[in-house]
Amino acid sequence: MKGDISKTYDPHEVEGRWYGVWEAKGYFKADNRSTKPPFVIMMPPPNVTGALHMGHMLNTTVQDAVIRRKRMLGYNALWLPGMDHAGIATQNVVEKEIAKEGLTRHDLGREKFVERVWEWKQQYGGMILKQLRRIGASCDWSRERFTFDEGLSRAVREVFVRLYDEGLIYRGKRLINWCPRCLTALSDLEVKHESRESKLYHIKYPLKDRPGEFVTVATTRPETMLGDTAVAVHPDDKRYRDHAKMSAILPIVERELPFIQDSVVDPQFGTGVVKVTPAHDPADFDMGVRHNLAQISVIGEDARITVEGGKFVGQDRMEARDNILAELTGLGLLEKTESLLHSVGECQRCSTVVEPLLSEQWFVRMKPLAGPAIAAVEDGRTKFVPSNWAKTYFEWMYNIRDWCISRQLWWGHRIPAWYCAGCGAMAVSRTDIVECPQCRSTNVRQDPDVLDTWFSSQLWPFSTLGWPAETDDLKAFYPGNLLVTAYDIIFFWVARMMMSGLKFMGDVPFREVYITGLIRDAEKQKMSKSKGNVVDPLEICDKYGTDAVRFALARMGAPGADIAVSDELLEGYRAFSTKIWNAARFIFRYIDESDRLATTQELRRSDLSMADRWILSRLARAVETTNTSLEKYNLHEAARNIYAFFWGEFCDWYLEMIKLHPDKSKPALLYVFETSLRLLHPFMPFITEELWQNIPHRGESIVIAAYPEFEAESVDVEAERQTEMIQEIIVKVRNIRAEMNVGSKQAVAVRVATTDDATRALLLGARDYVFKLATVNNLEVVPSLGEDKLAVRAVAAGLAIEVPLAGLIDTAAERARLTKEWEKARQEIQKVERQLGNNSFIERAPKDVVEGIRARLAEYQDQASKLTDSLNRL
RNA sequence: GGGCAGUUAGCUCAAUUGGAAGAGCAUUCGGUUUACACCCGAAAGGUCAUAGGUUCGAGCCCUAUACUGCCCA
Repeated sequence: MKGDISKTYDPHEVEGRWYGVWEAKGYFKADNRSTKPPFVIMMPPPNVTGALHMGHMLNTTVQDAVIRRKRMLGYNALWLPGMDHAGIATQNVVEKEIAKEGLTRHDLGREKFVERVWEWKQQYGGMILKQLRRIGASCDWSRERFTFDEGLSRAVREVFVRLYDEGLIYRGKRLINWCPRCLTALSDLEVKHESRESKLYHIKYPLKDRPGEFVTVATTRPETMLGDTAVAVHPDDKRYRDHAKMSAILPIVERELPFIQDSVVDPQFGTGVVKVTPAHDPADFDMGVRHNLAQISVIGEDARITVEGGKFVGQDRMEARDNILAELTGLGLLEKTESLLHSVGECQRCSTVVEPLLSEQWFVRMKPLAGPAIAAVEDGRTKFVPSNWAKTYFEWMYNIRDWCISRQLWWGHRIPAWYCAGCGAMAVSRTDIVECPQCRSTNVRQDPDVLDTWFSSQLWPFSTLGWPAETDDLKAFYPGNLLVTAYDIIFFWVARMMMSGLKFMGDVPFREVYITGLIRDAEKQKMSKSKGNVVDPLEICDKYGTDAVRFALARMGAPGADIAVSDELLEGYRAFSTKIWNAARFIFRYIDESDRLATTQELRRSDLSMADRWILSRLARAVETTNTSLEKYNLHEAARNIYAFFWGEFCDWYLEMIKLHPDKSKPALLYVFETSLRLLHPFMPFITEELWQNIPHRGESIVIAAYPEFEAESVDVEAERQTEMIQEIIVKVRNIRAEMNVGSKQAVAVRVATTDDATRALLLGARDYVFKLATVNNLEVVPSLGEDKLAVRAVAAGLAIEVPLAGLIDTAAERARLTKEWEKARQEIQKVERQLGNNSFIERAPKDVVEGIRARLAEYQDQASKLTDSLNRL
């Protein structure tokens, strides 16, 4: 590669080369017998149907950066990958697939259909895992799991049976969310509430025994009136005190509806009278239970009116609504219709309006499980990063409701319950039941329903390690350290893992939960297929290079912060990879086969230049801040620090300085570059490996090289002070040149005033740097500046300097320039003097702060007086 | 209705424990300097949303308000 003279980094060729090597070498494999401390991340299993999107890319970048660093630090690092069988999503995909052949799943039958899903999974599923390799994810593929694997399925049954035996799982007829399109029950979480413009209908219900009198109820769902079994008012509502013993007559149906009093009724809403439909509204259901009302289901699973709905039977719920409204109008009972912004429940998967339906389903009693999970976050056994997400978690956990876990699907873990046709007994079992345990009848039938996909994914942190068997993996890798996920599945997944981990493993599943933000487009819009603003991560990796995309995401992704992805952003980090590449090209000019990498000790003992000592010191600090930032999962801060160090200090200053003495600085140059690559590797795995392999290094891969750690002895305050002084002078001279329009090739002379011998020696010793970097051909150090009226003056690093520019000085412009600088200094002086004039500041502020301010005052006063001198001389 | 976040340069975002407001992009000026024009050098650009409060000192802490986004009901 050293022969490669391409000026820009070509990621394609490099990225294709390394992943296979790393995987073949087994670098990503964790060892369950290792004595090294473990560091474990369980990958949130993507859907088997999924393709990589930007959210995955962000998530993967974070996890990979963390795990790669831990691996390099010597941890027994495990990042366990896998996939989720994704019940509804996968079933939908395969149903669409067979629809092309003109078939429905019912044509195939359950067994054949499930076979087709498995076939589909083998052929197309898991594309995403290949894509994860493509972006460098260093997972342990030998431990890849699928929520529908045999082992994980065993865990599901074990959990189901144990919870059932403890009475924490029960079967019951409750009001559940039903998707009439997916034809399955949904949990509360799977219902999205969307605000919609809808209508509020005011309907008059005649009063029984009071001909000609009515109460008016308001509803957004008139079709449910067919199932009304009461009308309700607030107990304190004086308007309806007399109605307590009355009833109303349900129009059309002519059912008698008793008045009930219940404090959930809002007297401010409508007329203060509401219709009560226990079988079709959650609040009404609760009211119905409190007041012993009949539950009449008038809408069925197909969203059509049932026989209970009388003459409307068979009509779709929307069609029935229109017909009922027409009939009410005809009867003169539709008082008015108003517009209303109203929240409507939709199926998360297909956006069909969800129907609250009375149905026999399986539920998990959550309260007893939530308690320990709340406590674990309260006492810090698990921490959220950033911590404010704990509040969201608590909020949900305190108000947790029972979880409907049965789904009327075919793709999923079948509920391990069997019903006996003989004696009607029901049995729940770890193993399949072929004979009724009660009556020995063999006429038993397994519950046709499957479990909510999240029921299996909540077990992920331990089911993947072999639980319920007591495996070596389980002993070595539970509990995990970190979970990285977006905030939209805190309830769905994080909370449930907490509960099941504590319940079945007796410990939290992870110590920390890092919550990422969401990826947005350049206009900060959420990406969605319908908006058409989705960017494909692999496409942008092709365009900008995977390392650049990863670095951009790390750089912008503060914990919890959303990231707007734009071309400008990515271009910036592509430029960074190119910068690294070109720094390497520069280095390649000076190295040959005989070069080797110096150890830190060798380097310290060798004859280092000022620039060398400076960059080694700056490197040490960059290493320190990178590590402390990464320990806090502040990837954005770490990335920023590395970027600033590498580009702003290493490239812009160090490489330019050592062009004066490349051979002398070669050991330090190689050392700093090699360390920088290791520092960068967790963010940019491909380019760092490629370059590292081509410079002197120790070890066979950067993947398993040591991560740089802070060494206080490398900090050289004196070298930093000296170098920064020279740099300030260089910047000031460049500044003067630019302001005075001195041509870039025209060298100038510089005089610096100092009476300090050490400073004088430093300036003269380092003058070649000034010559080279500021295009200077003569540097004089004098006790004080003379009376050269044809020189431009300035203050740099506390020193008065001047650049003689005979014939180039515009006196007026020069006076303006100096006055502006003087004005700046004067303002600072005033500000600081005001502060120092405040007695309570002197008394109460820490001494070092006061001292710092005093020093600053002196500095500015000195600068101002030097500038005044210069002005007077003009 | 309840809760959470955000509001800092033209744009996108930083700012550790309360102690001199920073970067990238864009802009202006100058540069084909032998690693790099995906570059180099220089400059300009800020009422830290608003109003109070705490403090010697507030972008940061407290209270209220406005706007934006999200979550829950």
